[in-house]
Amino acid sequence: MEHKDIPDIVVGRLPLYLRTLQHMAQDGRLLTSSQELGERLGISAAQIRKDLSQFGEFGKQGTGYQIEFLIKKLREILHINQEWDLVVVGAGDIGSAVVRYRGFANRGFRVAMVFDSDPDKIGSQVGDFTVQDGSYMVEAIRAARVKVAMLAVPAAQAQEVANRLIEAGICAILNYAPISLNVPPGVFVQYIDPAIHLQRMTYYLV
Amino acid sequence: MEHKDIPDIVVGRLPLYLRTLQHMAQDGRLLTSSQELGERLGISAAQIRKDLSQFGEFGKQGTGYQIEFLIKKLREILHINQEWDLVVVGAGDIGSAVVRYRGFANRGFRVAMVFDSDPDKIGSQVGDFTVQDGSYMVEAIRAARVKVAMLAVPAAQAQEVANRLIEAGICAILNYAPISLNVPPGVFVQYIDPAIHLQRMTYYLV
DNA sequence: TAGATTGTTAATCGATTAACAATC
DNA sequence: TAGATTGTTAATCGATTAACAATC
Repeated sequence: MEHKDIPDIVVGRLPLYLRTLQHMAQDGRLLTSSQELGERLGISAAQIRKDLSQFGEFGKQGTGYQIEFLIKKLREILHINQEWDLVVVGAGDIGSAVVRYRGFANRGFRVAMVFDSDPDKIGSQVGDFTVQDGSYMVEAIRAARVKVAMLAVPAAQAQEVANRLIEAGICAILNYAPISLNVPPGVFVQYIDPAIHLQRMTYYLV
Repeated sequence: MEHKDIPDIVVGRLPLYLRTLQHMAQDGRLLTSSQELGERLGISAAQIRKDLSQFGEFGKQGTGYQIEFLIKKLREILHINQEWDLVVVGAGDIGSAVVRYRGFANRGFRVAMVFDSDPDKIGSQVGDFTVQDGSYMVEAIRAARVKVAMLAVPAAQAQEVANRLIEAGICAILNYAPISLNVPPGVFVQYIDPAIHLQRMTYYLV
C-alpha cells in the first residue's frame, strides 16, 4: 500500500487538503465532502476524490469524510505523524524569520538548530536558539540525524552549502536562495523565491 | 502576438528561465542553448524550445540563444520591463524580512509601502520604511496605484485583509499566510507556505 | 425510503517528448 | 563544408473530468 506510484502532482495537493481540513477542525467541524473541500481550494470534487482514492477509501457514500480521520490518514501518508527536526542555515533576515515562525506547530516540523558562518552572528540569539558556527555544521547534523534543512544563505554560497548539507545526511532542502540547486537522486528540493512567484503573476497584469 | 492562449504551466517556467539567464549574464556569458538551460534547470531541452517558441523565434539554428536578448524578451513577456511597486502588509518577522529583502533588485519589483495594524509597530522603522497605519491602507494603495501586494499577516486576518487589498485595486497577491484565499476573477494569488513545501518532501522520506 | 456522496471507470483534454527538416 | 542547434510536427504520455453504480 505504501508508495504504489503516485504522481508528484497528486502528492503536491495532499498538504493543501490537510491544511484546509485542519482549519475546518479548528472551526469545530466534524464532516466535510469532496465538493466543499474543492470549493475552498478551487479544485474539482472529482479530482479530490481521485487523489484520495489512490491511498485508500477514507469516505462514506452519502456522508462524506470525517475530518479528524482524514487528517490522521493524510498525516500518515505525508509522514508527519512524527515531528521532523529542521536545521536552518543562514541567520539573516529570512533565516531568522523562519526560526521564529510559529506556523510549524502541529504541522510536522520543529526547528532544531541554526547555523551561520558570520562571526558577528555566531553565538547570537535568534528566537529560542543560539546561532552555531557553520564550520561544525556537518558533524552536528550528522550526530543529530537531522534530515530536513531550510537554506537561507546568499545565492553565491547556496550550492556549496547544499553540498555540505547532503554530505551531512540531509535529504530534503527548502531553498530560499534564488538559484537552482544541483542535487543527487534521493535528495529533494523545494524552492521559495518571492520574485519568481511575483513574475508569474505580472505576466497576467495589464 | 500578446496573449495567444499560453498554458499557465508554461508561464510558470518563464521566470525560472529568466533567473538562470541572469545568472549566466552575471558570469559574463553571451550565448546559451536549450540543452544547457535544460541541464541547469532539470528540464528537457525540447520543452524549453517549445515554451519559448510560443512567444516568438528567439534563437538561431546552430548557435543557440543570445543571453541578453532572451533576457530582454522574457522581461517583456513577463511585464517586468517596468518596476512594480509592492505593498507589504504585516510588519512581523516575515513582513520585515520581505521589506529588507535585497533580491528584488533587477527582477522587476521594489517595496513601496508597509502597513500594520499593531499600534506598537505603526510608526516604527523597517529597513528604509516607516510602518504605516493599516487603517489608511485602502486609500493609500489606491492613491499610489499599487497593483501588487505581499500579504504577511496572521492566517485569521488574511482573508479580510485580502478583501481590502482587492477593494484598493490590488490584482496580484503573494500570500504568506497559511490559508487559501478566495478572490474574484482578475485577481491572482500565489502562495508561500514553508510547511506545505516541507510536507511535499517528507512524503518521499523513509 | 429518498437524498446525498463516495470510489471508479472511460472519455476527454492537455502536456511532454522524440524526431527531423531547416539553417546558421 | 561539417557540426550544431533551432522551431515545429506528430506521437506518446499523463492528468482531469464527467458520469454513474454502489451504498450510506
